[in-house]
Amino acid sequence: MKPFYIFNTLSRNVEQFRPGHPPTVTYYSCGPTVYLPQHLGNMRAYVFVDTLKRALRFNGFQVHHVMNITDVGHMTSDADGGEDKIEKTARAEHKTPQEVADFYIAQFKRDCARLNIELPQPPMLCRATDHIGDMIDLIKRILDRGLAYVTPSGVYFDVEKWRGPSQLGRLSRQSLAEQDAGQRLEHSPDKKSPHDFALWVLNQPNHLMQWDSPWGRGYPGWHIECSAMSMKYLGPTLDIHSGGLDHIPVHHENEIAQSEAATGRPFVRYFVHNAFLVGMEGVKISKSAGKFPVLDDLTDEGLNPLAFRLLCFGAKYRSELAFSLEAVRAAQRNLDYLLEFVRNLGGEAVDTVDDSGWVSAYAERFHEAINNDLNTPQALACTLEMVAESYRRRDFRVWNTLRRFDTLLGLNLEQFLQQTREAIFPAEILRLRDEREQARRARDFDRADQLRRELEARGYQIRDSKTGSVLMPKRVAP
RNA sequence: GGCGGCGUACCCAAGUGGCUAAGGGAGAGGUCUGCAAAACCUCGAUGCAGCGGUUCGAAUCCGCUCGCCGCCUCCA
Repeated sequence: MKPFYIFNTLSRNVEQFRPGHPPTVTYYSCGPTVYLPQHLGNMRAYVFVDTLKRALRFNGFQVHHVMNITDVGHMTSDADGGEDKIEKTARAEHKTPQEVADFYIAQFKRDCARLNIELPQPPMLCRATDHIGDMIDLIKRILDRGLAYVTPSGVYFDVEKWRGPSQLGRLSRQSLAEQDAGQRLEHSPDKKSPHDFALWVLNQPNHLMQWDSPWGRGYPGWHIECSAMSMKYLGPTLDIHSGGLDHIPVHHENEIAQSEAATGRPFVRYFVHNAFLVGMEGVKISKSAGKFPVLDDLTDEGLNPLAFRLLCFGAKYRSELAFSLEAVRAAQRNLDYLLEFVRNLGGEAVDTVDDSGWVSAYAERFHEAINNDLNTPQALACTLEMVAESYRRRDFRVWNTLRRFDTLLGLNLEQFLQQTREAIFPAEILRLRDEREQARRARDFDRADQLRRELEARGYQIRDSKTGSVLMPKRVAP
């Protein structure tokens, strides 16, 4: 078994991955906040989560994955620090917060499905509002240990008491004193230290979403949901916790603090953070200025959602990826190339033959790339090169390896192969095909070309070869 | 003010001390083809923002300069 290496933000190093209880891996990833559509930058993060999960399985691990859905905004303590975003949307759209959340959750799930991102099943895909009780219990435990205190404006985590100030900042490598230098917000006078953060917020009567608690009516603080839900389903110590780079300095720092304060045990073994999708400003597909593109913008352009998935593989998860329509189109070309190859396999008895010997070198390379901190660009290059060599050799005995690659890439190649084999064309289309064949045989090429254009207008493509004409749906998915 | 990151061909991007700097897109030429498509072949950075340094050897390490960005406040 090959060792799997991953960059751990805790050590700022690529480390060999060793879960606490192999082959089980407990994995918690930060999920969506559902008051707006998830834009493509968000979706890149979920493609990354999915890829990490697949990579772990590729290596024989059994992944227990939990993802949260934040359906309550996390406001901190500032009196006028802002409105809960879900509530804001709810007011704007004249809906209840629940309705807003449900709407965007459905959209999120749909987009994930289109990108072939496998989400956990409930309860492992968990909503914050379903776990208020768990959060309250966790806060109680922190209070019992004397590491939090109750004030009129809320329950705060006591950073000073928790093993001293130097502990906070471990992830961001920024001491509290350094953070102070640029403080821009006013702090609640109830806080003992400006770094203390809210576990439970009280006396904010304007908020629509409120729950009873031992300390009074209010709502949970910003970070507590992740601690409560992750530990509820996965235990006090997680093997992996992932999220966006932006979460390092505050959210994850505080999560560590409050979780370890409650349990006295290490919270996370491997923190993994993904970089952003950037360069969206110049992209014309934005429906309005300042609005980030969403998956629908790509499908509107006739692009396959899986092309976006493939685009994500073009850069390492820890590198920013410059987004543009041109880049997605390039990815679409790669996707077409692979699908075309699979289509060509359709006629062969690919499932029943062993792969050729030369293929194993690619399998080796692929696995190594993946295990090297998820080097998807190299894994992708390896895949494309293998296909090219297959064409060159006219030796198509590579399907078992390719399909194995696809358990990682998630491009649905197997499903595509089945569809290709089972493709059923409407009688009308077959009639046009036959008519065109007759025209070709009669060397009436004007008529043949006209019929081809007609087929294309109906979404079908025809390709001539020595062995005959092949009919197929146009490749770009709607 | 602090912390962190980035700058590799027209575009996306891997590579972080040592074979000819992956791969893809776009482009050029060619093979095949009634046409088209697909596929295949060939070409493409003597150079990795700039300057200096360390080293037998650097895109890769160090320093400075220029440019860009993220975070410290909701944010993947």
